[in-house]
Amino acid sequence: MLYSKLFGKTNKQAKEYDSINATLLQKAGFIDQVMAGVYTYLPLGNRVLSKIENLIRREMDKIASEILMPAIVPKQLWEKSGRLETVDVLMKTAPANAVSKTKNDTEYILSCTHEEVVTALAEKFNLSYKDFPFAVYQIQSKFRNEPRAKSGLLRGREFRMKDLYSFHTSEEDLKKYYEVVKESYWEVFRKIGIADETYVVLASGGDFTDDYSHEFQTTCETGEDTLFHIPSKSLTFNKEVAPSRAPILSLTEEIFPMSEVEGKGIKGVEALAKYLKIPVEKTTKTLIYQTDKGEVIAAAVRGGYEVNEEKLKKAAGCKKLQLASSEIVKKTTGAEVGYAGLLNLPDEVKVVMDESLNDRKNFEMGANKTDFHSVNVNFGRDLPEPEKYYDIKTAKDGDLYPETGEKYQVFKASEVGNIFPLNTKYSEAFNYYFTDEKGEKKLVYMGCYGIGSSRIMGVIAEKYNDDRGLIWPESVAPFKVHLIGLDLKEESIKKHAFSFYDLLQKKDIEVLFDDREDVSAGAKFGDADLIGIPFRLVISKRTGDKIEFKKRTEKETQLLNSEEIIKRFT
RNA sequence: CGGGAUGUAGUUCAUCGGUAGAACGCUCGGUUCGGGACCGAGAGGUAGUGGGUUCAAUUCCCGCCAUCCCGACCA
Repeated sequence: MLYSKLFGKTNKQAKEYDSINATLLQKAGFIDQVMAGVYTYLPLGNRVLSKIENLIRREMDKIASEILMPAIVPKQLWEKSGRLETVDVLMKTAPANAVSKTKNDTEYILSCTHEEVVTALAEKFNLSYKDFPFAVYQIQSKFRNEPRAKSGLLRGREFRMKDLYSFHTSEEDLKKYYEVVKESYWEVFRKIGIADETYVVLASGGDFTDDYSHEFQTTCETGEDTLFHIPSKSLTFNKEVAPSRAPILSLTEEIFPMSEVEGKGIKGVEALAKYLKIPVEKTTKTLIYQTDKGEVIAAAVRGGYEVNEEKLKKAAGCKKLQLASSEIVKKTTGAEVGYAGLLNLPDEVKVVMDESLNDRKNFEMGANKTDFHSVNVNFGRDLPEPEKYYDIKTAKDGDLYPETGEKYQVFKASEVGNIFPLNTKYSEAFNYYFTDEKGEKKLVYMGCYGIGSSRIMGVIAEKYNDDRGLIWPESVAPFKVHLIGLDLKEESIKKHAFSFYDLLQKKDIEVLFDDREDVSAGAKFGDADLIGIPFRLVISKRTGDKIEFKKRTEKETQLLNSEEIIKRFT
């Protein structure tokens, strides 16, 4: 490719964004923003995206068949699964022109994932046990109405994804294939070059499953997920599900008499701790919840922690819960919201205490009296020890893994892939049965598996760069070499450069040739560094009949002849 | 969805109650040519949008839209 013919240009004064990928990919001319979270992939960006997707495709073809489903689909499919109601990022088309004579104002769903379509599809063809197992995948643009698109390609409203769906006659077979996909994903990440910094992470199954799901997370400062890692067990949890034990506090102090302190209008543990002149760890956060069963729950965690509602649901044995209304809080505690504690609660209130409350003395707690806090509360004397402590807090940096007592390693990451056992969720919704050997009808087991190809492009940009620009791994670089021609107004040099360019192409070495004649050397070098192609070659009057060779990651250059160069790339 | 900010040339920004200016980019001419050169000339704007205040609004006020940032959310 001749640089002079390449659509798109570098723009070194383009805006700086919060994320490196948004800034550099736009400065270097890989993408162009059309609206928040929606981008055009320019030739350079499109080539990277294609490379990533082709690497994915090559691995997926070993375990599934590629298909292409539509992006717009009828609402009925989503009504059938019930997700029309539950997926709040779902986008739909709306009639743009209501006065058209041939108006068709039916609304369609802009797909964010394809469980519905693929289940309905499979049901048309594969109904005999002999057809199973099978799997199909596609690589396609997806739509999600993110409340807040951000960080360039890391969180878009239209993005690229590979999604794979598998179908099985039993849960065991699904589990077997699940492991096959896991290994296949590892191979993809190895090929792309991010496997070393990628973790399989236990995460919430969300709507899809009550079990953990598995996410593939690549370490990345700009990433939105926080991982809790235990090296000795090779275990990694997403923050949303990480089991946690709070670090132990010192217990050497003597016990003081309990009293009530007025703290009018003081909200939040930070302000309270400051007001009472006690460490935050000595405060107690008590939240009043109501459950789907009509129960009222008082959930308490050590100050500085947040209540994790998923964990609380499990501890309380309920499917749904929400923060209680201010009326219920008042009825339950006798105080306005903000002064709840565990002292003197009505008997019918179910108390769930986090283990972080355990090893404390002389702690604070809401007094269940508007504007008042109890201080120097102690278990045994003022408050009975619970039969059981739970883990209902969101883990934070410094916490321990309860099973081994080890301190978690905590780091940020971005989710590049995920796999869910769907089991029979969708086959039930769609009445998708197969007939087994005995002629009996049974529900199909399904799994779904995604890789975010455009997000991977963003993550790579985020991880591989320096103060001069991008540094693409060879596997996904838009071109393998960046050939720079200087002094091209001199006929002999121009000839040399073009014939070497032809030779590279003949040898199938992907080359971007900066053939611009009216651009200074410095500008060309700057562009090459910004674009980040792994190898730079220079032909100029200074190189004579040889060619200068330099890696993007290194400073040193070498003068080589064309055979030596070709050898390096074949 | 809550909080904050912004919207002016292709881009990044400046300016101002009396209808706009720089830098970069672009075009032409010339000099340069190994780390983002220089000189000269030139093209390019209904100031996001709708309303209000005013003799006069790009400027002040309000609504809407859009973008960015923080937070909530994230099947």
